[in-house]
Amino acid sequence: MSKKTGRAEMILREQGARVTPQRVAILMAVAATGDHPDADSVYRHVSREYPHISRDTVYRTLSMMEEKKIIGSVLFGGASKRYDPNTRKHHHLICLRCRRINDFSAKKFDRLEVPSSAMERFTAVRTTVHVEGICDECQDRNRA
Amino acid sequence: MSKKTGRAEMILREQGARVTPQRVAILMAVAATGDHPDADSVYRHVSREYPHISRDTVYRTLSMMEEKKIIGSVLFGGASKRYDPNTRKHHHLICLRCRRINDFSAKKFDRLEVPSSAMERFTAVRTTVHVEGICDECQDRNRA
DNA sequence: TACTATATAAGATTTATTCCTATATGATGT
DNA sequence: ACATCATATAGGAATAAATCTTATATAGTA
Repeated sequence: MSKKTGRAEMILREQGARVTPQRVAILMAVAATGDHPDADSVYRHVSREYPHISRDTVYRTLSMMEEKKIIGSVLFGGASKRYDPNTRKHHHLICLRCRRINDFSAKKFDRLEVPSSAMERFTAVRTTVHVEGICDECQDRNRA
Repeated sequence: MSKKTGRAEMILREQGARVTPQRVAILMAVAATGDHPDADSVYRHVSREYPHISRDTVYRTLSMMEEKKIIGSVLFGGASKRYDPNTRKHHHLICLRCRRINDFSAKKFDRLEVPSSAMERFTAVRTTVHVEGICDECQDRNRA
């Protein structure tokens, strides 16, 4: 057991998740990219070590790790894109399981000033606050 | 020309977009839902009036209207989901065309307090600021 | 009214994700 | 160490979402 796999195991255990070699490899693969990999790129990376791993395992594991905050995500994919007729300033509460979206308003969020260094070479269309998590209905559904 | 189609036409013209009956119908369909419809639901709605409209037209038109800020979106879909190994507090700059994601940090965004009324019945996994727009590379690519 | 760049329809194709079912395995108690 | 069993996995099929291709049509403009 290398230092790195040991650390991955620890993280999984801390979150009450079973430790499997696949999960350890997936977690290390995500961490290995300094970027924002998609599931397939994680799959290809892990495949080198586990040629028989299935895509389903990768997808399931990534979702699980996201919900346990072991990793993050950027909310692309996973469902059809959702449009929004509301052009007034507002923000979103998003359930990661059922994808329900609730709007909320908060004046103090309406003029967030992004550091100008970040905005070089970029034309913003909008700046919003995303609260991502699990709605109570989904939480309850799992308990049942 | 009803009042509503007139308003939709005006909005399109203001943004320098050609006015076609399909675009007017799509814009009205999005506005008609008080919700966050996906492209297929817009397609089904518009199909009632234009039984021969193609999905491609709906997808193209929605993206166009999003870039011109005629409507918004919630960044689901449109590509594969992207994961993020960085578990420190940070925020994202996202290109709506090429999906490149850049991280940025800003202390003042790290403790945003969402109004508690919005957070009833919801367990947040994370709260972040999204800056969505078009990166310069994509902007330039189009000019060429 | 004619022209031309742009938009559209139709359907095929590609890409992303999830589902299904049989098998395997990690964690737990003995 | 061993049996148990809830949970995880592989493999591949199925579904869903988005995009591409090509021929045709049309909005804006001269």
